[in-house]
Amino acid sequence: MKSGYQDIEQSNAVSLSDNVCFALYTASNALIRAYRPLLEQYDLTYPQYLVMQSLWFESETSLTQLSKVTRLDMGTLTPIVQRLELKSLLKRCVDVNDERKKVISLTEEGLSMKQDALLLKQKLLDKMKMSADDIEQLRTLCLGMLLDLS
Amino acid sequence: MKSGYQDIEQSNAVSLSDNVCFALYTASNALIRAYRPLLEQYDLTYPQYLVMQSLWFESETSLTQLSKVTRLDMGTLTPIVQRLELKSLLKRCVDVNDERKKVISLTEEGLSMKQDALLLKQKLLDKMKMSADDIEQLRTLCLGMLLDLS
DNA sequence: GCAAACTAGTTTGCGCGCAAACTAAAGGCA
DNA sequence: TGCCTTTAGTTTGCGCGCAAACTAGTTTGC
Repeated sequence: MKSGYQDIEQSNAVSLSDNVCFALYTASNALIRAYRPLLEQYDLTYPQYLVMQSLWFESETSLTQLSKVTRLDMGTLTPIVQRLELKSLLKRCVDVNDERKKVISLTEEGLSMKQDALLLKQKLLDKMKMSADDIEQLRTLCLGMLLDLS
Repeated sequence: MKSGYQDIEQSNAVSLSDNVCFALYTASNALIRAYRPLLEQYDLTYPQYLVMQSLWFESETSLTQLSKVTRLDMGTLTPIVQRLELKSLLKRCVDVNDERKKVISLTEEGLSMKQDALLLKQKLLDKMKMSADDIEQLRTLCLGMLLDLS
């Protein structure tokens, strides 16, 4: 009787840690906090780093495409991309075929960070005791939940 | 050769989803977004709901204690608790033994939400196809990573 | 060919999340 | 007692995250 077990287990939580949502929320905050000092040398926040990674993978894109890839709202992305433009890491041009669109592309400076900055993830993982298998499983479960919720 | 495998796998990510951090960050955002419509009827945000849950588990506490339990910064908590006080869900009194401290406690109104609002989690989980085992494992792995990072 | 519907992106408003600076009470300790 | 350090909580500043309202191109349907 799986559902019976589920009821007992999940309605009698006695601490916040008994909730998946809290665990996920807190781990995510902690991970971004852990990234902060590493990203500081590149003067990037984690969401900005996400956008940069998207561009390192696909060097020319649109805001809408970026929104799909990063799963961030357009209203969230606009100011992030604007800040990256101010730092001269990318440029935004109007698309000649569709003047509503913006072509977002890396500058030389933005591209030059790629090699170094992509290693940050490994640097962070190296600090953790968690096994590679557990990390991989965590990643998979998160993506599964994401699929479930969207 | 685990570490060799690790190197190959983790430095050659070709999409954002290949990163644990992105998966965690995105799943957490999605989960909080999914909570939003459920919490709307109680006029609570997710972080506010976290504080309320803490108080339902432990009806009288201090800001410092709340910060430990929720793992949120004091600078984050102060305005959250202030907003909950404005909504008359809790009250803050100066501790008579230590005038730096505030005694934070539920009002009648705050307590009366407990039964209903604690069921929200189940309501959310019911909408997901993910198995109870997977959810439990996700929770455990998140707490493991949290421990690793703190 | 043109109004209506749609799409791409921006702006606004609000609530976090957190570092850093600050206020003020409490606890050592000479 | 007076001074120094520690602790509890608040404030400020900045960057998200996102809903909602808005602007301005583009496509559709008649």
